Amino acid sequence: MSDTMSRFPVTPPTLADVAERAGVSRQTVSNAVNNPDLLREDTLLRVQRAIAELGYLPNRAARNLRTRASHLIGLPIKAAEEGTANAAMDRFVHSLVDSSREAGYHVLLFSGTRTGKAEDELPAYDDLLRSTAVDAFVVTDTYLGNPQAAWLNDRRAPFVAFGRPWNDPEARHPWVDVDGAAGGDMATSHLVERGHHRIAWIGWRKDSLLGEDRRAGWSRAMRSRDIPTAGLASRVEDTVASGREASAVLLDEARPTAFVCASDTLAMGVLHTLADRGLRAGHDIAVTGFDDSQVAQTVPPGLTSVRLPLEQVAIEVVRALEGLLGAPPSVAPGVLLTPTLVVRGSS
Amino acid sequence: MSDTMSRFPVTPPTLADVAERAGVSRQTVSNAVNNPDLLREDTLLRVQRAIAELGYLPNRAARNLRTRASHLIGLPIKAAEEGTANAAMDRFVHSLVDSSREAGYHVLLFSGTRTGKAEDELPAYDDLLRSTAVDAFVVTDTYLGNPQAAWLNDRRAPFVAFGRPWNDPEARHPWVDVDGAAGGDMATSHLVERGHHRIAWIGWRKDSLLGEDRRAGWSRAMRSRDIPTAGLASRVEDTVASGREASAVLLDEARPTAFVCASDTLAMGVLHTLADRGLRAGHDIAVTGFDDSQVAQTVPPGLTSVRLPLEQVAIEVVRALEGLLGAPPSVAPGVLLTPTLVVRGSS
DNA sequence: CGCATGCTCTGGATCGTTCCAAGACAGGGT
DNA sequence: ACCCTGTCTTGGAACGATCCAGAGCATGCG
Repeated sequence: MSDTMSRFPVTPPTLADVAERAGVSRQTVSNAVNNPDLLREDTLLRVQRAIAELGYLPNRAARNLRTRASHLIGLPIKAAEEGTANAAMDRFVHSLVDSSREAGYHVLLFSGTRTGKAEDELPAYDDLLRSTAVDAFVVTDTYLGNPQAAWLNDRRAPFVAFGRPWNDPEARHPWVDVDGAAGGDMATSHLVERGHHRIAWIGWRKDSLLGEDRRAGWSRAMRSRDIPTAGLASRVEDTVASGREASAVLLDEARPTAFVCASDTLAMGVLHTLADRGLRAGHDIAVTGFDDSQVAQTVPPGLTSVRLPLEQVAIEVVRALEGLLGAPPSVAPGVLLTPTLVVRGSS
Repeated sequence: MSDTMSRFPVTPPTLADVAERAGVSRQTVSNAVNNPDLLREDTLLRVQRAIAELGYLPNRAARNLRTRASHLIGLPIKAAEEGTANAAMDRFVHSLVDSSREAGYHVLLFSGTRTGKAEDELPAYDDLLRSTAVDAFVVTDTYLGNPQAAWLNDRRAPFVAFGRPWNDPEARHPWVDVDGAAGGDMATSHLVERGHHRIAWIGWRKDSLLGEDRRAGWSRAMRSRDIPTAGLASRVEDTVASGREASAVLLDEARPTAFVCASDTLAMGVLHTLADRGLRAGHDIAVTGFDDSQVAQTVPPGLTSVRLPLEQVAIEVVRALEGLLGAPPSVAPGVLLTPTLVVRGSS
């Protein structure tokens, strides 16, 4: 078991070890690693051979100390809410880890407290920043009133947001977001093409600007076809129970033939109501969700859902991060991506 | 906005700054932080005041360099498989982050390659280890033939496994696992109490020792009550489609009144078959899953599922990690926790 | 009074890397 | 021959913390 990845009995080799072996100075080895074009070709080859032979890899702590950078990106994680369908962050995190690595960064997870209140996370950000544990942050919830973005801005801490700065037109930080209105429009238009006219909307409460964005897609799609929307919209909490109740009321009062929901969680609530009444999703009543969660993918008969391009979001986030930390100051403050619709049995 | 968390215009204060302000040497400040009982009480107070006034926090890179430790724990993340119900790792990760923090560690995410093959991850482990980027690893898949555990053992790299070392009785590394047999037993016994006798098992292929463990609980529960199991078991891939086919075949050939599944994913497959045939879960046929995923929590009419104590697993993992990295060598090589059964409408 | 003892505190060295300024060397123009 | 320019390489200093050995200073004992 002694391949290229050799074992180190005591301590890993250092820059000095490589330098001695290659017959050059420490700095030359450092240059070979970080600025190869500064070396003459034969010197470079000699050093690279020594590096390979010894299995040298720079010590992170030393490098971090000298360069005043940790090459780590802090990612706060929220408590995953039980009973909701929204574990989609998985895809985002995975892609973020991958694209970060290609940019020379690793992802550090942290959480504030167990309370889940946004304010309680600030000390955690502060500690990481002050102890130079991370170079930048990725924040994922920029809902109205979320203090993190403002706080980080005030601190001049580098960060990229997944989500538009809804509340602050003055914000100058880079952000990446998904066009929720486009998603709502796609789902609604799809249902119209399937022959539906009485299409109901179940979304979040009005103070959720993300929810209002998605809802705008629904009303835009309806209005552009001159389909009336009166009495067909409902705004509730993002829980299965709320979706269940809202859909029951709507069925009784407005007789829709299809539901467009602001989340898979709400859509699952609709499926509950349909099951209660012996109706079949996709047969008697059409339903679409949002987020393309694993629930949407596995529930019978399959839930049509708007899929967010989370992989692409992560790539853009890292791109923005590089612009923030590297030399070239990025010009684009924000990037807006378009989701896709995954059609399944429920519509 | 100038509270305790002051802003640093240029660079954060260092040990030397605190020392000067408190009128002591650097080393004394260091001791005040790391070994407070070495200082006289009044000196300690004086230093602590200076620390608070300056908002001092030790520079991680410098500390890491000197102590030859990163205070980071590496956690490999797998590509979340689309179309399966198993996003339960969320709970584990969150709890791991929390308990790590209490132990003075942070969690660093990494992934090998996009290929998803286990072997391809080894270089990633190797890099992190050689560059002293992490102090230890937490590995989560210890299925038969998984090379990581053996490789890490061979490297003498500190790590804790979530999952028993099925394949290697010689393994001496600490591990934490959940008693799958107990879970299978609980689900089966629950169904027996509900009056079922013809209870079928849908599990994974025989080379999955985790699956065999869970299956053992089913057969134990059946056997202890002298209920025959012949023809009632099926072993397939862990996909919705497989669960769907397997349950269809079992229904035709063995006429079970209940299904115990090795995963929520398979259980969803059963729900598909029931929907296909106009049967109602929990009414005509009972179904139980495994993992208590968000799918189980939200699908109508609610999927009864075995819930793994992932929060507790993470706590035990960190405890083992502390034993591994700190002074006291832990005595217990392994910890086995018991799951619980969450009963919902499907049974 | 001398000296050992224990408690506090200090200054220098060190971890492994990169920054900085300058040295060595070869080639080209006058 | 001379100097100058540019390429390539070098040694010393620095990043900010902890380790180590020892200094200062009471106290206690013979």
